[in-house]
Amino acid sequence: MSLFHSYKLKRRKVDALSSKDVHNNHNNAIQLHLNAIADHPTAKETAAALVLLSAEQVVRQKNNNNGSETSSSSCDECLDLSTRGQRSAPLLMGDIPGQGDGHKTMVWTNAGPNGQSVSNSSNSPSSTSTTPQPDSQSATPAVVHSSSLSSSVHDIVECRNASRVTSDQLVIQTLSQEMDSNQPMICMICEDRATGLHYGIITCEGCKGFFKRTVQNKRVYTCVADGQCVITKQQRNRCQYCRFQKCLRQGMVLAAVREDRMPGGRNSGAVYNLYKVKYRKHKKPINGATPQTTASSLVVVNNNHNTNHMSSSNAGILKTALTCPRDNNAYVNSGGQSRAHNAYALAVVNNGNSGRHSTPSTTALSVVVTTTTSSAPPITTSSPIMRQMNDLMTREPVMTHEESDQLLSALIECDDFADFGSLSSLEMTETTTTSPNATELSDRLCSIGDSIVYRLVQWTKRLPFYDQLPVHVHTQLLTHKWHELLVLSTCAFNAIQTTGGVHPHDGVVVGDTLEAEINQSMNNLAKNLSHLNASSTSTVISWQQLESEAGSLVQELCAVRFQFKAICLTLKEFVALKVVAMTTIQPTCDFFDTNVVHIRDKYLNALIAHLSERQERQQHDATRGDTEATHSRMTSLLNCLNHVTNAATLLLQSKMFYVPFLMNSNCSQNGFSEQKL
Amino acid sequence: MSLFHSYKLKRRKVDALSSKDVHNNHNNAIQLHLNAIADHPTAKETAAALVLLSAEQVVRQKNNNNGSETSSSSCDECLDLSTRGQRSAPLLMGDIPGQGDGHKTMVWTNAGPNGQSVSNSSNSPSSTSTTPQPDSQSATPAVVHSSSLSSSVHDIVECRNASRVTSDQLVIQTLSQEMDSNQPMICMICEDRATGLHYGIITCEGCKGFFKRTVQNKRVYTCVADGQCVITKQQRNRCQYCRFQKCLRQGMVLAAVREDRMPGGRNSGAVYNLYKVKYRKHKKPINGATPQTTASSLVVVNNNHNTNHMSSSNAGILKTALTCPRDNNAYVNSGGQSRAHNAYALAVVNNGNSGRHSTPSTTALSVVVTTTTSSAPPITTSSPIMRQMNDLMTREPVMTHEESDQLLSALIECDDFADFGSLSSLEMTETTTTSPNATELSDRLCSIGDSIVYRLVQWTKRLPFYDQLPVHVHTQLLTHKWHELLVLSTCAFNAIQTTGGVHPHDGVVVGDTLEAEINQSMNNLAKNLSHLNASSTSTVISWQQLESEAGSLVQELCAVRFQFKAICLTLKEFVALKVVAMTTIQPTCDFFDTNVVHIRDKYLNALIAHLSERQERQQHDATRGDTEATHSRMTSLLNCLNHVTNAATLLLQSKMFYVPFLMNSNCSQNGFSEQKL
DNA sequence: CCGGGTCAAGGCTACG
DNA sequence: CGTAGCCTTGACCCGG
Ligand SMILES: [Zn+2]
Ligand SMILES: [Zn+2]
Ligand SMILES: [Zn+2]
Ligand SMILES: [Zn+2]
Repeated sequence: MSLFHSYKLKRRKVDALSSKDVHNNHNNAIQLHLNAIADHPTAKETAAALVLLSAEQVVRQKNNNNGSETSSSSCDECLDLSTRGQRSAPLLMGDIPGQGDGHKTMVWTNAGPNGQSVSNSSNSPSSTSTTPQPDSQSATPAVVHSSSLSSSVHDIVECRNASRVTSDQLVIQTLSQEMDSNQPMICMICEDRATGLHYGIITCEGCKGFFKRTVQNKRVYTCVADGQCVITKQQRNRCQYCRFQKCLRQGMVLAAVREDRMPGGRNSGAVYNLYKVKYRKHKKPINGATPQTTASSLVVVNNNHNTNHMSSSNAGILKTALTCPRDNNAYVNSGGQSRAHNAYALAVVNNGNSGRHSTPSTTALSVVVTTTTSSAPPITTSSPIMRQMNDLMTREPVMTHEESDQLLSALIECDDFADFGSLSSLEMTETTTTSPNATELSDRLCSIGDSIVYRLVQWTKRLPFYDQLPVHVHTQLLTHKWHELLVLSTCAFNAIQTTGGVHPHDGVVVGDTLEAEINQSMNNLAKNLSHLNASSTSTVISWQQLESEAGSLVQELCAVRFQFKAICLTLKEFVALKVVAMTTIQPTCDFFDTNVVHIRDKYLNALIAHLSERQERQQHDATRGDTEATHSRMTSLLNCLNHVTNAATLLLQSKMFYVPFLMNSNCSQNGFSEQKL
Repeated sequence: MSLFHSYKLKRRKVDALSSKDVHNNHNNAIQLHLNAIADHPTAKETAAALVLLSAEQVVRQKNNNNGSETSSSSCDECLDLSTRGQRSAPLLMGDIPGQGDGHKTMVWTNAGPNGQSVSNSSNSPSSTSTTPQPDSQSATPAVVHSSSLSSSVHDIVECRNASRVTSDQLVIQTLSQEMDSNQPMICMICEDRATGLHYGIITCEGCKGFFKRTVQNKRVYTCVADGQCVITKQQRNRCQYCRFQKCLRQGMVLAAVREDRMPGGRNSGAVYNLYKVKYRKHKKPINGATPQTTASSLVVVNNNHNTNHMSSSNAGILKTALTCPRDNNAYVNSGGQSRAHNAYALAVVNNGNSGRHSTPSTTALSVVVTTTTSSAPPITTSSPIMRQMNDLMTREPVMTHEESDQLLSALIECDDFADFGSLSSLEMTETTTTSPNATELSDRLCSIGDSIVYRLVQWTKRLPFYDQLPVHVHTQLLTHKWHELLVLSTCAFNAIQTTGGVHPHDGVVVGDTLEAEINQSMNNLAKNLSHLNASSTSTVISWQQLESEAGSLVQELCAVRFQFKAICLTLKEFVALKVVAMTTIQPTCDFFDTNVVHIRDKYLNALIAHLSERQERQQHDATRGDTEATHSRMTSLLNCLNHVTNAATLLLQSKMFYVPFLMNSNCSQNGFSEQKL
């Protein structure tokens, strides 16, 4: 029974180890790559929010289109920031089992509610695993879940008795079983006897050491087969590539391998548990949607000290971006009994450096934010960017139309436009190193969070001006601008889908007025949240709660999107704005680089030239000067950018990073509802 | 290129885990050994006294025989009381790498500032890694003390500018910096960030745990180098031996590691403050040797509540025997500015259970003694031992000459006669677990203190009647009798060297009258003390000081030695007296064991039989009855024992445990003066 | 606050 | 040379 079979079909190893250009003291390519990813707070916080939701999701079975082909190509380009375009020379070890071996089954099966795969192929050669396991009900609770239940069976059972209590109990029992010392733990990679948690998951000593060596020595592997090698205790040494892929897939945390090699101690919980799920009681005086008078709200506490303004000196702490704290939540929180509760706060509380926020604020959905805001100031019409635009506009255009067209086309080329368009786009393609193709919702949500980071890094690496900036500057730019880029991308994508040439598909918000759009977006959000919480016994989150918590954010995001729609934002404008948004930095910031300003000026000029040319084309019969119309368009665009910045700041404060996705797309039509078989 | 290459070559693990005989709850062989050592107050107080001197010794650099092979052998014999004669099969971690495998280089190289083993042959195949590390030197002045200055470098610097002020200022700055709350505390062992007081000193979590594990598991380490390994945060894991040595040197208290492993609560302050060094002003009205009118005297304050009559309930408190609180003096005292002074009191003040003696008496060298006296009462001719001897003598001898000869020969066999004969004998052979091969004077002094305990334990273990007494009784006997055994051994050794067949060698006191001997002994003491203080800027200690402080003790010791010489003490008499001295206990003492009395009687009888036989041999022509002469000899011997007891009590009170060594031998001819390179 | 323990880090070193 | 079993380590937590 190859449980992890089709699962790893298209996984690619993205470690880029053969880099030769040294940008900092740690001159290894993969390190830079990892740093670049890790330094980005997106994954950390986005994953937090998403995982927050997924924590309430019981594992479900879903057979969606497994393994799209697009993922592999994106993986191939998943190089690090410093080795872009340079293919890594992989190391081979041992022979490679042929692809067309006996494992043909495409039935994708989960490995149990823990993500713990317990199928020793040698143990149970009997059935085709579709037989329901009676012992899952009859045996002693402690032992039941230690048996090798394939998750598909498990899920079927779950679906049959839809009682949350049952499934929750299953989860809890399984967790306790993992904790139970009577039953030996089983490695999530090779199904060998596990020795505990290693780098985030339960593994054996071998897989632990293998992962450590791979990361420490920056090994790069390749699979001589098709990357579907089965990893078992007996076969695990046959294909390093597939083994490491499985390690990443299962959620082993690269950042948990220490760069300083200092032994002992504990890694910061942020490495694994960026999004520790904590429960707290809260009073709900009015709300009658929840039957209980007191309901515990699920609050994700971010213990990271540097949430937004990351100190670039310690890049290691930022490696946490790659973590996929999926099941860690259940593992970390005290017992998991709160899973049975049905009122959930959606806020991510940052227990950052400004003190004791272990007791979050009184209302369930209010957010205690200690995160320093982004460097983008509240916009005014006299903002520096406006003045700068005016400066640029008043000058003679320094760029020809051809040049600008080339620049912007290159940007479009390197921009995966749908990157942040919707949850589905994030989910369907697998580009992250940690969570591709995950079938569990939690995995998929983690994958989304990772995708945000990953795609931003990828985008950065593909940028034409990538080589003109040091890696640390790129890291800083992403660190400080990720939220703006996220808001810009999501809103622009949706807007362009609606208004642009792209035909709108399901889930795209279409509305005539901003109020209607806000309403629809709130509906989307509520529906998606309720879908996400469908498996729980709780009813949907009350509208009041949602409105009070996310209302202003949704409004702001909708306003941005509406504005984009209103001005009929184009692709070229979008990509130019994206670069401009990222490169808009204060001269006082610590990573200020004149090259950043030059790049920004260049793309501002390109945008102006582009607008000017377009104006020229569209209005070649008009007598009115192009300059004025161009100036007006530029003002609109930059005004949109200011709105983006505002919304992004709000998003950062609210920490409900899923809102841009959930309000834009309809999860029920994006695979969220098909999961129940 | 393997940086840790030759380092691990000789790495030995001497964990003795294979003990099979269980005597108490802690059935580990080596553990008992350590307990037996630790329970003995000798090392504790002797080390204290010696360390008192060494506290004034600036650390010196010396390259004596580095890494002698005897250390490992002595370690092999470091058995515990319960596994006597049974060679411990040390559990070696892995096999012992042969000296002649592929790693031939004996150049010990650091592994880089991280202590990171970079022996990945693919990374840096270039150099042989003997390059010094520059980053350990370039630090801001504030960081100087926290930077990982190798102590050798540090010491060399100290030695070069002989100004005490310089070194003192260094110490003071370090101390004040540690006390300063603004500055994070710095581990006194490895200079890592400290987390508070642990086992008596400010340490980091790592050193805390290391010390705890070492003591708890009775680990025994060896240094593959010369015992001078630098302990820094990055390098602390390279040499466990040197790390533990530094722990002991810096004053970490073995007794603070609880044997019952009971967490929580607070250790009694007495555990830590056994040897608090306090400074007090004292007037020096006449003495002109010291330039200052007021000179502070360095007094070691013993806050232990049970100095002599140790409560056997808590044997852990005696574990401090292994502590070597050298630099602790400078640390504990308030500021350390007194180091700049040059008049040193040599007294150890016991602030014991009888109240507030925190302000010692007015004169510098007078001693406030609250220690309960030894169980030996002031001798009278009607002392119990005399009466018992009379009882034994009046009875018919219960032992044949052959039996007695066998018993006493066995005692001689198991007695390392020169154990306490001189400093050199203590120093030249290395048998302690903590301080072999030490090259610094302080280490050697600590080694002497440890040797006293260690050799007593060894002697006890070799005793023929060892198996007839429980371990705890042995511990108690040593606890209560160590000082007598010390005085007896030192005085008898010197006496037998002079009068017996042993030819007198250098340093042995030879004099015709007791006064002459006292004079010579005082001269020896003064000279040795001045030698010990040679590296300081202070002049030799004034004779007046010395005489008032140690005069009576020296007189008493000399009287004992003179008496031994007068009666021409023999080896057999000595070993018999040693056993008798140890086994002379009060019936009211809490560890009273009738077996002890039986043993004592047996050896008293053996002594009588031996004397009777000798009398018979020597005076076979005399008509006078052997009994009377034997009785007279016995009386003399027991009288000597009483003198020993008196002198030992005085020694215990004065706590100048080094006096027996320094007055008997000439340090300048025992290696003390060769240390200056 | 400082004892204790915990358990995932890294290290070491056979083994193939 | 990589693997993996075993060991040491230390940041974190608990408890009196
Ligand atoms: Zn495994
Ligand atoms: Zn493979
Ligand atoms: Zn330390
Ligand atoms: Zn060493």
